[in-house]
Parts: sequence; structure tokens; C-alpha cells
Amino acid sequence: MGNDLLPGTLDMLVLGSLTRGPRHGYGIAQHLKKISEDVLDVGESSLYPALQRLLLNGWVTAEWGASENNRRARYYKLTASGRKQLAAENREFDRMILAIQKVMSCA
Amino acid sequence: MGNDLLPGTLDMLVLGSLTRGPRHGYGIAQHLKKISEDVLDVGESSLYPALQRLLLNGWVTAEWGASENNRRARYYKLTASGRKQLAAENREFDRMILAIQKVMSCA
DNA sequence: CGTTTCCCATCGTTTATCGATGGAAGCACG
DNA sequence: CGTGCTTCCATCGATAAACGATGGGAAACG
Repeated sequence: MGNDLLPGTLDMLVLGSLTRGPRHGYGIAQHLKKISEDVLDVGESSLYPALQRLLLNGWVTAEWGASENNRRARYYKLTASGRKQLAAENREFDRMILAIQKVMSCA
Repeated sequence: MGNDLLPGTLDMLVLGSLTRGPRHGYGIAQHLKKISEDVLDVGESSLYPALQRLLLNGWVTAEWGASENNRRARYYKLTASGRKQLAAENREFDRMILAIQKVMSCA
């Protein structure tokens, strides 16, 4: 039931989910859903392509490991460059939101 | 230089530009650019398809007229249904923004 | 055992936006 | 009068992002 998220924000959301430490894909999806109180519902078919992008750009690294309960899982970790990217996307996002709100509050 | 706007928000922005009265396409683009202080830069090739969508959905109507300086121009006007749509999109947008900000402020 | 939960991932489709392009009509200027 | 700038319309093809459907394997759970 949770609606589509705003396109263009997925990479930022994923990077943001990794600031507190590495997570695996499934964990990222759950984290987003939980923190947003079910507003954001990222399907895995959106998530994994996003993670591929982030890997390609060097914004995260991946490492196989074991999840809390003995299952194999691929942990994604924010790199220094990823942190910069996150900051940049955040700034840009705020800029946009502000601009949009100016328009919306009429003037 | 003004960057891409957030995808998915264009319809809302266009509808929002019409709350104060009818405008023609070119005027909408200028209005957005001006109010947002050059942050939003909607190309006409993004704008006209959007206007077509809005027409198809009955959220705006179009009427030919003359612009301030003797040029032929097509004026787009918000309908009642368009006003409802705008309100709905606004609510949804706020919901998303709030959710995203929750994620971004860590937690 | 069978089912659920966890966790990975790909493929094909859809949809939005953009860049490039084209045209016509008024205006300003030399 | 011609040239070019601004205004205003619009379409087309490419690109990229996100989604739905789908598939599979391995641990845990009853």
C-alpha cells in the first residue's frame, strides 16, 4: 500500500541508510520501511539495481558475510567518496525542495 | 545550469503555477524559473508533454488567445478537478518529503 | 517434513524527462 | 528593408529510473 517514492531519491536514501554502518540489501529495505513508518516501500527489484549503481560509482563496497542469524548476506558499506556523494545529494535535494515549496506556497 | 528537477513533481508544479489564473506554456516555464530563483528550469520539451497529460486528465483546459504583446498563445486554466488533484499531489508530496527527511536525519 | 522468513538477483516493461530540432510571428536595430 | 533576437508553439527519439513478476537457495520453525 505504501506508494511510490519520489524518483531520483533512491540512491540518496540507500546511501543514507548506510551512515550508521554496513547493512545488507534486505536490511536496507526494512530499515527504510521502518524509519519512514511504512511510507517508503522499496522493492528489491528497485533496490538491487540501485546498489549496482552505487558499487559502480565507488560509493559503496560490498562484502559477503553472515547475517545475525546465520544466513549468507552481502554487506554494503559506505566509502569516503560515498559520504561525499551523500552530502552532495542531500544539498541538492534540499535546494530542490525549497524551490518547489516556494512555487507551491504561491507567489 | 539549473539542474534537473525532481521527477514526478512536474505535474504538481505546473498545476501550482496556474492557481493564480491562466497562463500560457512559455509563461509557466518563466514563472517557475523566476519564483524558484533559477533553481527550476523546465524545458519546453518537458513542459508540453506534461500539459498534454493534464489536458487528458481534465485537470486543465486550454484556450487560444493573445499574449500581452500581440502574440498568439494558448492559455491553460485550472479546472475544479485540477484543483483537487493539486491538493492531493501536494499532500502526497509532503508525506514523502517527511518520510525521506526522517531517514536522512538518521535514526 | 512443509512452510515461512530471510536474502540474493535478473528481466522486461513502463514512464518521465531531456536534448535536439523545427517553425512562425512580432520587435528592434542598423 | 533585411537580419536577428525574443516569444510562443510543438514533436521526436534517446535515456534512465523504478517497478512488477519471477526465480532460487538456505536457515528456522512448527
